[in-house]
Amino acid sequence: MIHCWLQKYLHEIIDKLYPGSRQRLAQKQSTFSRQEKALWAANIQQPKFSDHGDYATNAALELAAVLHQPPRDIAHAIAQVLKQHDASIANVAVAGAGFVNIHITPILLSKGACQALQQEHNFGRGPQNTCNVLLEFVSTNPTGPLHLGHARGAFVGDALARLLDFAGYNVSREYYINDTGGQIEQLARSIYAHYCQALHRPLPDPSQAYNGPDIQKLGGDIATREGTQWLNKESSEWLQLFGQWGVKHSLASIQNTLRKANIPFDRWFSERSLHENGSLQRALEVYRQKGLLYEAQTTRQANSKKRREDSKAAQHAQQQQGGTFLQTSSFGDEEDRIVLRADGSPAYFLADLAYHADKFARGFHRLINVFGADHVGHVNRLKAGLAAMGLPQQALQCVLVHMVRLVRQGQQARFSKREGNVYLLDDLLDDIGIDAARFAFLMRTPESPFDLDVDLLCQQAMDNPVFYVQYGHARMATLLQRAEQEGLQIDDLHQLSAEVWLKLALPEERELLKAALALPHVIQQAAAATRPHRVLHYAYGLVEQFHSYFTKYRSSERILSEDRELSQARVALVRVVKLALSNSLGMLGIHAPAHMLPKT
RNA sequence: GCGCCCUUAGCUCAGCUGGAUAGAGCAACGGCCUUCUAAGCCGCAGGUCGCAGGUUCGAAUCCUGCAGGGCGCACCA
Repeated sequence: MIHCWLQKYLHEIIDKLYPGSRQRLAQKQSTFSRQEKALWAANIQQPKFSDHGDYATNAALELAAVLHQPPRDIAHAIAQVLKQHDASIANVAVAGAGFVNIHITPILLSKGACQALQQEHNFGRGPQNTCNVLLEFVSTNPTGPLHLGHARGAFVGDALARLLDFAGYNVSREYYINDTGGQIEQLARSIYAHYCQALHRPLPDPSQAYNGPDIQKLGGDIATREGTQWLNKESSEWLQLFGQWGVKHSLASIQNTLRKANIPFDRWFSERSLHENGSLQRALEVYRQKGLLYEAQTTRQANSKKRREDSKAAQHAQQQQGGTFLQTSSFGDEEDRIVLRADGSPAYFLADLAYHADKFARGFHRLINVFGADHVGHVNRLKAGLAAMGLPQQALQCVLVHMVRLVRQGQQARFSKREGNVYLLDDLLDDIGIDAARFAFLMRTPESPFDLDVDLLCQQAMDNPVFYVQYGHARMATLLQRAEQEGLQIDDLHQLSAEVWLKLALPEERELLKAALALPHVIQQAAAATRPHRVLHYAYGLVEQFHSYFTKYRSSERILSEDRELSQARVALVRVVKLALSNSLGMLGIHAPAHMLPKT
């Protein structure tokens, strides 16, 4: 909030001193980054070294590019005006190549603290905007339970949803269920095979596609429930039904795991419903009217592309019969894509296009898909297909979460559904707990590779940094409890007078308060970059600062001391830090406990 | 062959969309509990930010090339 105020104030000064310069700077920058900004915004940072001020801006250095004046001259001009606000700004200095270093008054800090305390659990929340965001994530095929490979996308998507919501967006979470197509048919055949086996009538050529214990059990359950009525029947009679049972069963398991992981969804969107309600036909019609469809044996553009002989395209060449193609290559895709096969059945891609068109039709302004990195190839064609329909492709953002590679004792481990040795997400949650699991997946940037050592993960569960952060919170909570017992005020502290706040004279106290008050800025930055892990690193750093302060003064300048007024001020400080911490943890779906048992 | 991602301390990773002197955890070593939680703190040690150019006041960060690793380049989903 101090950030925000400083930035606004700085903009006023710049607009007054150099009218039009922010517009010109924005124009200059937008030619490099495609992002269009009406106005350039000043960068306010918190310097690493306290002699560089509480806050610093490089505005003069940037402005120099359009003003054609020495940066230090501009910096001095800005500093001159900044200084005049002496109620909030204690000192301003020009340093280095043209940095403006700003020292703020304790009064401004205490005002910020009071505001934070008043906002309580809304402290850090961004102003509500009108942008409707649809966040699609997980969306794994309903052919089995969630395993470790799915965990990263699930936690990243969930944290992203929480982050954007907190930052002020209208977020809807959606799971796209691929409940039709070849994989579901294979699932149905697998279940049927297990069903027959349960009735001691094994098939001569059973489908081995899905062989997990859950599918075997389902086949057995169906045998018990339905008896022999589906034996020796044509597949046309049971195929769809067994597929639906399979989807229903798998989906229930997936939903159960997600609920356990505290990952809620607003809507479970069925792909089949798109097929049934004519959405695919409507999408096709749009393309037809635009003249973007053609019939062919193979894609027109593929010849220019060299493919490896062992590529999957080559492997499956025989299954490719031609059909109706969409000219996605005119919209940035590397080749045209088939939308209807020779037999008239729709390709998966068409359903996906219809699905995304439906998202826009429902009034969402911004679409975010959390994909596994194995879907890279999907992004371009999807965007091209949407552009072909006349939809704003730039409104679609695909967050590519890098695959998790499972490692055991330094060697890549094979976990396959088929061999039944899958590490289920459900089991992970039981083994190490939700918070430790979340922390493990949210600590790093989504696009960095992740080799997950399963044994190490469980072994180190007790050393998980999540406990460090939670311990910090518990320390603050019990401290406040103790303060209350000693008759100090721990609620309604936003009414605390400025004189009491001014008692906080230690440099660490000032830094701690500043760090806590940075939460709104951290949220905005993390949301703008769609990187939830930054909030987590912020929380970690905040706790680190608190532990350090707490320990350093535990024998000299205790938080609870004879000096009532000073104690009250320190309690208020702890209250603000705890608030910033619990709000950032809550925003990541991590518990902020009031107590923690000592480690044994 | 083409596209996307990654390469920072012995290991696992941050680095606030170009800022000032490179940051944590783990591992190693040394210290701190009669007093608000030692799942904590302090100190010490550890670096050619993969390599080479370029852009500018300024590069771990941006652009080009190269090397290594991951994912992908089917009408599967």
